[in-house]
Amino acid sequence: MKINSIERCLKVIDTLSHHPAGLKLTEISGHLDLHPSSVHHMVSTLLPHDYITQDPDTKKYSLGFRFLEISRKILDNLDIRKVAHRHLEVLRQQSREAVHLAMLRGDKVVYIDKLDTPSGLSLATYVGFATDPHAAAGGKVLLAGLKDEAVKGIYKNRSLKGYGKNTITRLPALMAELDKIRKQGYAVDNEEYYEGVRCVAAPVRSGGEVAASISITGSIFTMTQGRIEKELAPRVVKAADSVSAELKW
Amino acid sequence: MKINSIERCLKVIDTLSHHPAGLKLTEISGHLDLHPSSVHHMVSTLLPHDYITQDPDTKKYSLGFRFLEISRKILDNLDIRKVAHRHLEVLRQQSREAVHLAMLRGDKVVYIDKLDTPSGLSLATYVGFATDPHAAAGGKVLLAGLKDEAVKGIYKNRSLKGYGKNTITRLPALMAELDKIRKQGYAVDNEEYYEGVRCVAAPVRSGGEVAASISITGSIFTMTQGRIEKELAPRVVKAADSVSAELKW
DNA sequence: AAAATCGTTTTCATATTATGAAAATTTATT
DNA sequence: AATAAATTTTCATAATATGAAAACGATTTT
Repeated sequence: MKINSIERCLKVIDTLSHHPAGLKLTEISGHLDLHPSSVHHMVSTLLPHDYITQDPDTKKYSLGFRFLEISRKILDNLDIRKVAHRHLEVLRQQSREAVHLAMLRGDKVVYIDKLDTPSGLSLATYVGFATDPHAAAGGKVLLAGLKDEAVKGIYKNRSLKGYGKNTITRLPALMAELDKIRKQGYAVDNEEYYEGVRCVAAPVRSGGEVAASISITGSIFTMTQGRIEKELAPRVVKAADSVSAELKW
Repeated sequence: MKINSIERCLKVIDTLSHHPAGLKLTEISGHLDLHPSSVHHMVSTLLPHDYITQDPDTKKYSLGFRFLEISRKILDNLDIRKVAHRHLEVLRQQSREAVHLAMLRGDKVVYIDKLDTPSGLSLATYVGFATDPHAAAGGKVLLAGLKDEAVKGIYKNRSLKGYGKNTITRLPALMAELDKIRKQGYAVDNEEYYEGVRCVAAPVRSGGEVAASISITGSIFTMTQGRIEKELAPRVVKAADSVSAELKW
């Protein structure tokens, strides 16, 4: 069943989209054969959300910048994988480790791109693999991009399942960890998901918001804490920043 | 009087905009505490108009291309943007810094064009980004184009939120700053929005009124106070004047 | 493979609320 | 300054959005 008031509202938006110079209230109502006050109810609903704007002098309404905001997000997410792939290749070459690109999908972290180590040693992850975000560096970076309340919302009816020996299983500890990640700009996973595996990840931003994460994953023997700090973290941050920079019109 | 069903609908769109990978029906209804069938009514109204799309396999809903269509129209019809773009390119080349074009929409400053530094270092701004005008050079220039009463009107029921360490947070100080800007013809932002970032902006006039602002933004290391005064301010003023001259009215 | 569970979609009675007439207010014109 | 026109608000009522429930479909479990 369609909702009539929404359909009428879309008609108003459509009409405005055909009149770049803007229309006055009565002009809109005239075009659509609607009562002026009905149109007024609609525009005053849309106005505060920036879907339309009103010229204070002429009183004319035209489409607002909310559309630009939304469109940019759509576009960014269309080519984020494309843009990132090249950077993942470089990162894999530099680090000689496996690299992943992940996004938050509902309350799971989903890997949307993966490159194995040049040596061919393979991890159990795959493109499309979805898991709990709190247990992996790539997921923690994505959680760190959310507001605290949003994170708490995700774990409201769910416990923090343990995967590896160091998995963060208490919510307060997770919140503290996310704060740390926000400050240092990257996340580390020290045998939190797989035993014997470490991981470092950084956020890809799109329009200020964290849209994806890039991570480097490898064994605790090649990925020492020192190497992560000095070499890999800066590299993964740089790669993520480069992708962020490319995601623009 | 606001229309409730439209507000709910906007909430659905907003939720989807924060979930680029898409959400299933129950995920949307869960997020918003709405009945699944209510959400279904809404999405089936939006679907045929391409405001949202549904992945046939996963059943997930995400935002549709109608937004891109509308945005394209909005941008195409901003001829101030067309005219300015070429000048922004020159300015970017000359300054080797990021440049922005901004306009006042309601009580926010909105960025309608952006060019990153030739080096690729990126800022968190984007086309469509909206923020408080008092905290950025581009915004202050726009406020300076208003009458004092209009500025006071904007901040009547709102405090001057602090963003960076030097953000102007008191109204009298802002009014004094705007007077200074009116006299010198350009505005400077010295770590008022982002820490470590300076910015210089000049007004684009159309029919005598300030219609937009052009700004140069960069780190405090490359944008020294001396360089801003001697080199960048004259450059940004010149670029803005050129655009003003080209805008037919 | 069958059963059961979970998610989606449709239907429909009813309570909600969007609607538009009219009044009040603001803005433009004479 | 007076008048006209358009915008905005208010409010009673008719219209319809809402959500419960049922039907349908898909996916998972036994």
